[in-house]
Amino acid sequence: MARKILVTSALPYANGSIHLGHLVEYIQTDIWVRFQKMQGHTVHYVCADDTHGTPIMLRAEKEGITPEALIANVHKEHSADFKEFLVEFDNYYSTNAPENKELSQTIYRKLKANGKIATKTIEQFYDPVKNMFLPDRFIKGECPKCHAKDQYGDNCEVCGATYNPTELINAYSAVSGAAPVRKETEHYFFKLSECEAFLKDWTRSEAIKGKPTLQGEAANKMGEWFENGLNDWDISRDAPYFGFEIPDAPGKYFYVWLDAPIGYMASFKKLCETQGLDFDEYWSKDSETELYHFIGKDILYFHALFWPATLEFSGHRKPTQIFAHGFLTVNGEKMSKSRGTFITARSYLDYIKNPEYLRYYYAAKLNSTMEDIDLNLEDFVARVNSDLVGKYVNIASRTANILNKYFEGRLYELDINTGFYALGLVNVEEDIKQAYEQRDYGKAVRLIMGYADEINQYVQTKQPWVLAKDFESNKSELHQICTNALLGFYNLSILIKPILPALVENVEHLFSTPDLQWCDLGTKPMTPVRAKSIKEFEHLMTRVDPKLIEAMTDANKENLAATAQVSAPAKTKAGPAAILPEAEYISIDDFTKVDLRIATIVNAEHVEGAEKLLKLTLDIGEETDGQSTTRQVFAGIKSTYNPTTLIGRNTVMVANLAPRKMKFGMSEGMVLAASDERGGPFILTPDVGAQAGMRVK
RNA sequence: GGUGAUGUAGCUCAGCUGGUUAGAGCACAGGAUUCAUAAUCCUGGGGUCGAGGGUUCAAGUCCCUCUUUCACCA
Repeated sequence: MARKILVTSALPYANGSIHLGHLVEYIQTDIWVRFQKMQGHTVHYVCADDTHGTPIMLRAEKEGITPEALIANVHKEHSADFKEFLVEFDNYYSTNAPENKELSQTIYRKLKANGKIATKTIEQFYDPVKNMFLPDRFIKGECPKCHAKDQYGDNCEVCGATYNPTELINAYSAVSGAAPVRKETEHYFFKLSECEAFLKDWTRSEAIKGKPTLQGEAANKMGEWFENGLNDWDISRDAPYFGFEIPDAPGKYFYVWLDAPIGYMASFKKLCETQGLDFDEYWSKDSETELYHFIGKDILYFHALFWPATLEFSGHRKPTQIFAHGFLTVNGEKMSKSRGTFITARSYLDYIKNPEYLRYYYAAKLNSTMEDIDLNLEDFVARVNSDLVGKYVNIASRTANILNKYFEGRLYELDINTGFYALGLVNVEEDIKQAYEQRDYGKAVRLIMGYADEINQYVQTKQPWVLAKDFESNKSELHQICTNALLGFYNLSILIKPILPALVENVEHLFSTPDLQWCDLGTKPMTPVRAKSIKEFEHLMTRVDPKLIEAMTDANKENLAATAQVSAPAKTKAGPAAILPEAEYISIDDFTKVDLRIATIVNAEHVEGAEKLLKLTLDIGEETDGQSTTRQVFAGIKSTYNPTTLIGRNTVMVANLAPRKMKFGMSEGMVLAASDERGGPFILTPDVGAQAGMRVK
């Protein structure tokens, strides 16, 4: 029976580029959607940019554009990235859309009518210069435990301590540098504490028998939250805030996390308008359709508590299931800008080009749990090259030419009762289907590749190249063998189509069988085979060159300076950095002449009469007669930095630059900073752990 | 600190409700083959299944303690 299914992926924040970590989820979801569509079900896959909140507002301001312009740019960039990775949304929308505003306000009114909204006066940090309330992450200061400078308001990146922003020493606003003051304000709350009974039940429920709403691990996780007791959820923010105003509450806006999941509905609503679908059929309380949210485990809290409660008490249906996945690590470690493993979607496309390598690799690693998955770059190359090129594509490559050469590409007319070419697939087809359905793509891939092995063994034992030597007497047998192998390849292509849609489109072209569906699998007797002949064989996939991987990670290391700053404008295109002609290479010895050191900025101040300069006092761990000494450096970074925000930061300086007398005094070195027409200068920040005086090499 | 997860061959991972000498792919070694953009096939080496204790006729699989890595919470 055909199912009606609505699927979502989490909304990416419109404040940055899509990277390989994001793509785990979109690829995971896209494979599932394509699989379901191939089964003949009605599936709608929607998503959107998450566009509201303080970070977007501030970034737009910094770039001198409106938030609307910023999110329009990002929307364009995100859409292009997804499209090239073959992530096929039925609608990719924005949370800053009229449908979302209306839905958010309607839902809010219903929650209010149901007595689920309360107001409470709370005290928050306020930036007196900027005249705005500050989220915790925009307050920085000295860690109360280890006294590391420039730590965020919630925890210390150096010693790992957690605390409240009130505990920071010398707190300052990351926006203006001013000392924040505490100020009272009235906030709106969603009374989540009253939803406990409902949620306890819901998180352990099964909307469809055998399909638990949450994965076991996720339900356990939620159990922890219940033990601590649920707090009411603060859903308002004060102006200025980029978002939707709360009805009948001037100057109050919905917190971004209130309208973000409603963005799923809004995106679908837009789709309904363009395709004439019935919105209520999918969202009304008694809906019989299925609703699935794919998310990362980090936002389980929002999707398994706030979101179902919001839906329940505003008179809507709840999700059928929530699928949380783990994080991506690269080479076993967190993605790291300094190791060059913080790779954007665009950068991957620029260097590796073929998105299906990554789709395949992710599929091979994914299962239905929340475990993290690792992108091991060496393994990536080996896996793609041997599985896809060596095994799968090779089957067509080794038999298609024979069929073309001796039989003008016509496939032998097999007895459809035998389904001979299906070999052992008959036994595992159902398992493969189940594996896809349950998001255990790793298992699906193992089974599919097992079938590919079987076909290669078949060709090996039948030795068609030997038969071809005496073509006239072996004609029929040769024809059958090649046909069996090619139809096996055809079956493989159907099985792997959700993962490799573009490659399989070429296979469809090869066999002149467009739009292959699951039911085209020739595993059952009497299945009519649509494939009758093949066209001229063209190579379907080339191998990944490991050098490209290296070039990509190197390039991402080089971009470090430009991307590390939050305020750096989005790169329009992360093209490879221009490579110098060989004659201009420098030797390692040339490089080591430059003595680069980690320097702690112990003081920074304006210079009277200087337009661009700041006077920095730098500690690079030098001592004279047991007394530690510092360096004085004049740096032309006044345009981007407020001196007070620099104090305590670590950066990188050239320690052996000849001292130079300047109008304002001696400059005893130089700090490194990056800039071009896109902005800057931005000084460098070493990774956590680097200490003043360490040599950079 | 608390909680949840995780630790299986060099690498990436399978191992269902405990049951014969622990598996796959890649990598490595030897052989076969030459249709295929060196792909394919066969054979082989390689693991005290994180450590220690316990339950059991029997534990990678259950229980306890410790430990690795990751995440979440306070």
